[in-house]
Amino acid sequence: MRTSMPTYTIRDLAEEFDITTRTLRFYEEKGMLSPHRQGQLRIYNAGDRTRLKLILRGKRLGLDLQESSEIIAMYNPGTNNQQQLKALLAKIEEKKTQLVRQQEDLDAMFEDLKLWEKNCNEALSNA
Amino acid sequence: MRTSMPTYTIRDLAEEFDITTRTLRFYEEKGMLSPHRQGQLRIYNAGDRTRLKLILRGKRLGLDLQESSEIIAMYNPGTNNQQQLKALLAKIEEKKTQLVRQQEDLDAMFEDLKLWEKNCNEALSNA
DNA sequence: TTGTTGCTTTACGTTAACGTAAACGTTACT
DNA sequence: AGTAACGTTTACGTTAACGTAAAGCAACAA
Repeated sequence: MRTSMPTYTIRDLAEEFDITTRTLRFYEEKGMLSPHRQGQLRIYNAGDRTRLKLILRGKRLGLDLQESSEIIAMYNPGTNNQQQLKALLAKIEEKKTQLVRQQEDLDAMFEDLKLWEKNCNEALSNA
Repeated sequence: MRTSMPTYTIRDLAEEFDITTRTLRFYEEKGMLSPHRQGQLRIYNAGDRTRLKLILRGKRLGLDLQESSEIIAMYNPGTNNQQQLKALLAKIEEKKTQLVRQQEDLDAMFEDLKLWEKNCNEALSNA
């Protein structure tokens, strides 16, 4: 029974995630994606798509591609020696610290925005 | 009674916020800071310091300097005509949408990291 | 007086993350 | 056969956010 996993063309992914095909090829150049080839054409599978999602999520959080790569590496089962696991844990801690900071920044900015929204609306209704 | 507000040298701020003096001059070039001059030297006041904090907060959230400038502009009382207020409100909404997205991304990444931390620790304790 | 330290301006260099264009190969109509 | 739509590689261009080096002034220390 051939369970046929879904595949995607470069255009499929570009449109789904609203990026350009150039971007996808660029990520590949950087070794972050390695789609299968069918002749010359790139064929992306579910794993590629997931990796792309993680890259883009990282981007929205302000990570650079190198950092995203590190995070994504955590999703792979390859790591099983002590040294690497400990290094990984350290990285995780670092990221978490950074993310906590980001949470605080987000909260603060939200508060500010709400306040100014209120002020703007009041200024408008008094006109 | 001369209430003497605190002032800062370029080095004070650079050290406090762990950035370089070049960065501070760069922000000034971009019109984001306008420290008073005492002869040739830059003297920063509390307002300058606050603006810097906002810039850096924006950076941590992945905003570019232009976007940070817009946010910071909201903190100024200058805006009082209808057109501008409405434009401002639109921008605020846009930012809020973006920040909500960021919240979701943060939550997702936190979950992933917690999971992997657990996995790593288990892998280590079974060794 | 001769550093040393810290500020200044001016200006060219650098890196990341793509954009954009050229030149070319498939398949798919018509 | 022509051409349009999509893909490919190769390669140079671009922008943001600083880095870095050169050259100089000001004050204070030895």
